Amino acid sequence: MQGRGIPDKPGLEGLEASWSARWEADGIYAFDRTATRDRVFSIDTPPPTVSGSLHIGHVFSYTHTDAVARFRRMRGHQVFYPMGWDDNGLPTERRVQNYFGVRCDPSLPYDPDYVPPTDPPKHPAAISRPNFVALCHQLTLEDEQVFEHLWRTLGLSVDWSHTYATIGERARRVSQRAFLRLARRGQVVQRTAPTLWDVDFRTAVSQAELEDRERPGAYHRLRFPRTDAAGAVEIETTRPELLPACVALVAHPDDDRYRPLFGTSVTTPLFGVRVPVVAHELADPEKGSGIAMICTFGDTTDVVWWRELSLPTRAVVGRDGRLLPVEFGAEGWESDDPAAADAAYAELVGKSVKQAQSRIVELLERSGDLVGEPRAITHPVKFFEKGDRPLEIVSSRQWFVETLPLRDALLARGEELRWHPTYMAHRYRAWVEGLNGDWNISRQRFFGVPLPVWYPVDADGEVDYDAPILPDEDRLPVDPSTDVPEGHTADRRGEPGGFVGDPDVMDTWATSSLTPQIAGGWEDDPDLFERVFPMDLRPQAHDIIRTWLFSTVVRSELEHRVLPWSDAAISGWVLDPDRKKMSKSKGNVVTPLPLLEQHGADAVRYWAASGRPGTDTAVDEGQMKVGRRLAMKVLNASRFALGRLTDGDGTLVVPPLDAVTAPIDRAVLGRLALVVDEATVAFEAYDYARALERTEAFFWSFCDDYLELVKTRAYGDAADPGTASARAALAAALSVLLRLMAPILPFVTEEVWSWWQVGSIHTAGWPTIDELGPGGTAGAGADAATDTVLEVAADVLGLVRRAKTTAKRSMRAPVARLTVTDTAARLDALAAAEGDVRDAGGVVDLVTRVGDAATVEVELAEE
RNA sequence: GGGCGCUUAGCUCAGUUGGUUAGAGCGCAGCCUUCACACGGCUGAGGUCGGAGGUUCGAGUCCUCUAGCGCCCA
Repeated sequence: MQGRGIPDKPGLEGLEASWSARWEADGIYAFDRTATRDRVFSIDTPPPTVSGSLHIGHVFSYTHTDAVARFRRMRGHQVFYPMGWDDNGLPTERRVQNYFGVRCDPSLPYDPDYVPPTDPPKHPAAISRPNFVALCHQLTLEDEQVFEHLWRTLGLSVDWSHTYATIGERARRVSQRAFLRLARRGQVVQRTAPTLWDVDFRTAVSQAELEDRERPGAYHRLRFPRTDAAGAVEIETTRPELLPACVALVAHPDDDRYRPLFGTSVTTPLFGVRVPVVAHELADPEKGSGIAMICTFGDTTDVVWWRELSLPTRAVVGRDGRLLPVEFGAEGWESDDPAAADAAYAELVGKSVKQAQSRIVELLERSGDLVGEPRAITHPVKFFEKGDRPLEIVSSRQWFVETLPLRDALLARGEELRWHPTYMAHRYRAWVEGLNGDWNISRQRFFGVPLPVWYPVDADGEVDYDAPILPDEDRLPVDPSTDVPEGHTADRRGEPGGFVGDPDVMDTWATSSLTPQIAGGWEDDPDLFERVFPMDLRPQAHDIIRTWLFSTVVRSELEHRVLPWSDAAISGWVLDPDRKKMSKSKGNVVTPLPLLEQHGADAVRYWAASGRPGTDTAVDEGQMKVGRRLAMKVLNASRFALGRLTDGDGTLVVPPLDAVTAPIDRAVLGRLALVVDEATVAFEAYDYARALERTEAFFWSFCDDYLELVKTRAYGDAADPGTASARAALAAALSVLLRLMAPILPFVTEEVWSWWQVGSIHTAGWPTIDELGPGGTAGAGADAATDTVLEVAADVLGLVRRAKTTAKRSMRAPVARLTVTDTAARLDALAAAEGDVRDAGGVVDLVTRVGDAATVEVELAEE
């Protein structure tokens, strides 16, 4: 046992750079893929979106995972801890558009000589899809390096040789393979169906990407004449511009006001279209006038009504959010007065929904069908979570993964999964129970994994969507926009009798739901996959339970009929220092690198690890300073302890464990044994915070009391049994303490370890109580008398200190006479450590008296 | 509107299965420049546990109601 020796002036500066380089060079975190499954601990690490800004939240949650990974590694597991980058999707497209000043126009041909502008032009330049995708790859590569640097500085114990990107070749192959298998089993199907649509991004959006936002609106009261001429029905709507799309009126079946109307019909104002009055439970009698118009499609409730009541469609909103041309009087658009209807509609066609609303209100006012003034309200409106305008619902052809039939199986998987903390299971269950549609995975974007599908073009030039052409798996990955299906030639693309590629890419979650398969080498590397899948741990934040966690469970269920992991550790949010949620728009996002540079990685990790699992935690530089102080204390206390173990010529001599004979030395090891137990239990339950808290609390009292008490004795002659006992205890305690702290403070513990040990602390074994000798194996609880020795000695020392503080004297001030009154048992314990207490307190005379109340009289020597 | 979480010292939080005087850190105050540590040490003053009721020999810790905050979903 011999390291490189104790430096004269130990410090924390530069530990990150030197040790992370060393770890990489020595392959400390390399996964040994010969390990059998029972020896492997595999982690399904969240791949961060690199085009997003670096965020202190990343540092927070990844530190939690890393602490667990390091614990498992020290426990003897081969830890499969790969990092991924989630590059595809909208965030990257937006960033590329802004960074280079370009926009993607898929109709343009590829330009092999294209060079992006150095300064982004004012008006975005249109470039081809392949050129655009190349820029996406270029920029994400730069971003990945920035992230990797951050992770290395933070000290994540990732095996970088297993890194993947969700847009990389492997990810494309895995995603497309999984798609093909679903398609062949009929579990992914294409349908023309009402689709949530963002009119700015011009893409479909899934239920998981929705969010409600409170928006101002207004109820417009419209008059619908009854076709039996018995008066009129007045409805209220926030979307009068959809009047031409009206297909029915609906009220609650129990609503006495409207019950007589069910089965009758009314005509729409301005357009003279006859629509029925129908009943449905979802109509809210409290809302507006209690009767609503059903349109194609104003909101998701309209879709439910349309489906459940088998209503016709009258689509008027196009994919650009403008009103489509329609012809009243034509089939499906029958009107009592087609000419008047067309004239009214001519005022609306081509306008945005907002413009159309203003115009139609004027028309309704003029015709007298608007009753009273519009009544302003605030109501929730559905948005794409990344979008700026309310979603429309359009009818379109998309690929859907059939998730609804899986609902019961998915609920059962949610019960089977071990959640940390457990209450997070509710989030998942509520989401699965509330599913109301299959998972739309088609996205009308560019930088994503292409759907591996072509369609035949018939002799008339019409695309036959009902006969998709799928590639063989061994061709994957394919890009249908440039690759050609089997049996066709490139010149037949888009030609009658030829083919076309599906222009869409997969939803980002359709790819990232496969991270266990991508990272684990599914089908590409069956040997690896068998050793790591199903995985052990999915760490992630609670906001993406309904997206990432859910979709990963779906894919694993569909493909493997198992849970993708046994445990899910859900981390909380990082809040800004004022405990407000961070957001780019508020400008309160904290960048991690300056904090790492200022306080050191161990200090920042300490802050992160102080945040309880699942608990939202504020950025707290004060806590980072505490962490830094702890790291400094580790350096200095270690220097002191190891300094005692060094003989005259600087050689380190550690007495054997059985040299620990003094009761107080046995007591400190006994207490440490309890800490080892607690920390181990806590870490096994993914509670890194509790493990840290217990270890840290022990460490401070170890420094404040025990080190002070044994300081003098440890200075003695190596041949003296008392000295040997103290030294052996110091060595055992330090070794154990450093390893207990290693998962949280990897840099400073490795630094100290290197002074006196061979090899990395991070591959050293997790401490066991056997290492703590008789005190440890007996346990402090089993040896109360021994434990009392430390307790009494620390108590008395504390009282002596208090007396010196009260007298405003130095801690070195000698105590002429110390009189301790206490129970006989405690006085016996004190006697067992009398020498240490006298040395530490500077006590000349020690007098003891048996009594009931424990008191101490301290007579300080004259100054 | 439904669900979940939180509410303990000035601040941030621990308080496991209910059990002796409720803990920690930060901050604050005072003291000490001790031969591991001034990027320090020591000592100290601060809460009756959001509110009300209940179960119990005994509740911060279980039950009911209630208030406030936050998040998720409608």
